[in-house]
Amino acid sequence: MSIGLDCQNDLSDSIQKLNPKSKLFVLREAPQTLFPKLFKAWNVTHLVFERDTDAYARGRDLVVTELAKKAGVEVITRYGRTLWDSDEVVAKHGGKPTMSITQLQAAGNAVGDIPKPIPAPAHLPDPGDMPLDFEQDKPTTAGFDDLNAPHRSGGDNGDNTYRAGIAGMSGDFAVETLEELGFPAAAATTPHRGGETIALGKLDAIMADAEYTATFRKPQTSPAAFEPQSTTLLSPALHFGALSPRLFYWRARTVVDAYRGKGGPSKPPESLTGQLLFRDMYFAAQAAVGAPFTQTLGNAHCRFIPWHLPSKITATATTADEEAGAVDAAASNTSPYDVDSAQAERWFRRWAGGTTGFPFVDALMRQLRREGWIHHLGRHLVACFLTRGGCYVHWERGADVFAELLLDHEPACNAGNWQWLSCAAFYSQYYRVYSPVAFGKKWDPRGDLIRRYVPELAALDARYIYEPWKAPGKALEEAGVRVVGDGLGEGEEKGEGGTYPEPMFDFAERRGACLAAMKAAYSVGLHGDDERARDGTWRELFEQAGQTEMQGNFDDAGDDDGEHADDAEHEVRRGKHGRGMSDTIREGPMDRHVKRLKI
DNA sequence: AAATGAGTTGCTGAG
DNA sequence: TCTCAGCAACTCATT
Repeated sequence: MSIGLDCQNDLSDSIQKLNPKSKLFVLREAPQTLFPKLFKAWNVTHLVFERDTDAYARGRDLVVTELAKKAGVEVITRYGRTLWDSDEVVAKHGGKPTMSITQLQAAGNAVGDIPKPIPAPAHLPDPGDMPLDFEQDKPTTAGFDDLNAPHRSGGDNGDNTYRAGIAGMSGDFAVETLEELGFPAAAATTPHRGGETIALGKLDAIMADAEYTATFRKPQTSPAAFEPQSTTLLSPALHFGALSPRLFYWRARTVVDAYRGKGGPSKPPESLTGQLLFRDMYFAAQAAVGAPFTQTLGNAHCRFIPWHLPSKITATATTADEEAGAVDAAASNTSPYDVDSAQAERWFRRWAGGTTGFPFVDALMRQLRREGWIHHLGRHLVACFLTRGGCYVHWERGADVFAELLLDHEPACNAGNWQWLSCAAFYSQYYRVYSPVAFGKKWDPRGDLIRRYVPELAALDARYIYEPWKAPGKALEEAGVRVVGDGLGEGEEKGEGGTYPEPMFDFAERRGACLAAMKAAYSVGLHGDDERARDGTWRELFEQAGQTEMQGNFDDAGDDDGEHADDAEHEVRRGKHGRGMSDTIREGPMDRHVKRLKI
C-alpha cells in the first residue's frame, strides 16, 4: 500500500468512470526530456499543468515552459495548492515573506476572497493516438542519493520503472505498481491510505460532525491519541492533491458560519481554517525567500545559531544549475553534514531511530517511522528536543529526517515548522521548552501511546512509564524490562530481550545548557545571510558572549566507545542514520531532496 | 515614539 | 480540578 499510488489509481478510476476510453496515462520519464519528444509524436497543441512554488518545481516548470514555447505548444497553468496564490500573497506583502499569521491574513485579504473550488468535469473527450516511436531517456542518477533505494529488493536497487519502457510493464500507461518500483508489498508499514475518494469521504464525515468542525482548537487536540487520532489526518491528501485546500476551507467555513452552539465557533489561528492559513503562510514565505528557505545559509529571515551537525555546503547555485532543472537537482548530493561532535551525532542517531531512552520521544519517532504521520504537537516535542530543548543539533538535520518519513511532507511547511520550533524564525520564545516527560503525561497519563509504539515498556506501571530509569527494580521485573544500553546497539536495546535504553542525557541539564546557548545566539543576533555566518568569524562573537555550547566545540571528553568524529563523518549521509529504516514506503523522491546551496 | 499587550500549542508549584 | 504567578524575557502589532 502506498498513499501516492492510491491517489493515482483513484484518479485514474475517476477518469475512467467519466470516459471508459480514458484513464490516467502514466509515462516513465522526466518531463524535461520527455515532453519535447511527446510534443512532436503526439501533435500536442496545449500543455496544461498546475504551478508549484517549491524550489525544485519552479526550476522544472521553467524548463518545461521554455520547451513548450520552442515547440509552439501553448502553455496554460493553474494554481490551487494553497488558499491564495502564493506569489500574489507575496506581491501584496511588499515582496517580503509572510512571517506571522497576521501578516498572512492581511496579505491574503488584500489579494481577495479565497476562490471557491470548481466542480469536477462531467465528461471528458476521448484520448488521441499516443504513438511511442521515440527512445526513452533515463534520468541522470550519478551521485543521486535515492532515499528509497534501501527499501527496494532485487538487483540494481530493484527499480524496474525505467527498464519497463515509457508505458510501463504492460505497455498500457498503467499507474506504476509497488513491484515495478522495486518494493515488496509487505515493506510498507503505514496504515494510512490515500486517494480522492477516501479523502472526500473523510471530509464528509468530519464536516457532518458540526461540533468538532466548528469548535476545533488545535492546541486542545491530543498528540497522544492514535485510535482515532485527534486531528483530521487530511494533510497527506492535501500534499498529494487528493483534496483541494479551498474545498476544505469552504466546507469548514460553511459549517462554522452555521454554528449556533454555546460559546460560538473557534477562530483562526486555532480553528480548522486557521490550520490552512498556517499552511499558506509557509508557502508564501517560501515563495518570497526562494531556495534558501529550506536552509539557514543565505536566508535573511532565519537566525544563525551554531547548532551541532551543520549541513555541508557542497553546491553553488548557478544559472546552469537552474536550467538543468529536475534531473540535475535530483542528481546532486542530498544534505550531507559535518559531524562536529561525536556525542551530538549519537544523540541524533538515537533520536532518529527512536531509542533516546525517553519513552514519549521514542514512541513518537517510532510512530513516525512506521506510519509516516504523527500529530502536530508530537512534531513540536521531538523537534524542540532535537534542537533548542535538548540536543542542540541543527534543525536542518531534523527537517531531513521528517522530509524522508512524512507522508504529508511539504518542503515549505516542514522547513518553516522546524524554524519555528528551533526558534530560528517565526517564533522566538525559546525559554518555553517542551519536556519529554511532562508534555506527554499531560495528555496521556497512562502512557497508552508509549505502550503502543514502545512495546518493551507495555507492561510498565504508569507511574514510571515516562521515566523508566527511575522505576524500582521490582516494577521493572514485573514489566519484564531492563533499562540498559546506549540505544545504538544492534538488537538488545531495540526491545528484543526485554531491554529499553537508558536516557541519553540528563534532560534538566541539557535544557539549561541549551537555554544559555540560545540566549547567547539571540544576543549575537546573526542571520543566515550574514557574511560572518558563512566565513566562520561568528565564532569570535559567541566566544565573546561567553558561550561554549556551539558547533565545533567538542563535548566528548571521557568518550571511550572509540567512535570519533572523523570516522563517523564518512558514513553520515541522509538515510543511513538510525536503524530499522525498512518502514514506510516513501513517495516521490524528487521533492524530498534538499540541496543546501552556497548563496 | 515609547509603551503595552498579544502571541495557535511550556513547566512547576501554590492556593 | 482549575487558575495563576513565577520562571526569563523574544518580536510584532497597536496605540
